[in-house]
Amino acid sequence: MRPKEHAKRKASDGVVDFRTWDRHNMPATSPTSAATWTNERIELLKSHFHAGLSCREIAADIGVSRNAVIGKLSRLNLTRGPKREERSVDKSTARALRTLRRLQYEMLDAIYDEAETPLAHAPIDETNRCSLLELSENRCRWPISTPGADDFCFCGNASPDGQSYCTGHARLAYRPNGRARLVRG
DNA sequence: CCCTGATTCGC
DNA sequence: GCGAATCAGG
Repeated sequence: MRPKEHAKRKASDGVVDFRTWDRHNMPATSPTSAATWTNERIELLKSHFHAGLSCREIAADIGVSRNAVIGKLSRLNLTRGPKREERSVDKSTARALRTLRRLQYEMLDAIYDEAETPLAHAPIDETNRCSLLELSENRCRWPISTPGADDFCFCGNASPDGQSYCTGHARLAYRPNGRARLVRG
């Protein structure tokens, strides 16, 4: 992905390519207060990045342009290079993994939106984790980590009445989408 | 055409 | 350091 090394022109040079100007560079927020990278925004950026959100999604949530996100990630030496567990799988599987991670993240994010002390309301015991083969009717099937990862396992806590999840994870699982959807522009 | 992330370089 | 312009590619 190496851009050619010639013909770099800026709008200030009087040369603007109106063919591509630019649906990807939606203006950020109010131009009033110089929207710079505060610590909070950087933390949001990192969080969303590690959650597998796309740069556009991150940008929409933070309120900056997509290029701003990409530029900042680049400066932070954060990249979306092939992850170890995704390197050798086919594309559709890799895509499914990304989707799963994003969904898990959105569930947690929804919890954070509603509860000030999320973990206190949904105590999750980590001591009963088990493998796929160890699952049973009364064991929580909430996936831990990423499928295919070395440490992938299931919650394994007691789940009442043979339900799929323990009480804590049921709260995560059966929550309607509480996150504002992105608006395409 | 839509989109994605990556890079360059004027500011 | 920031990010618009532009790239390569799905």
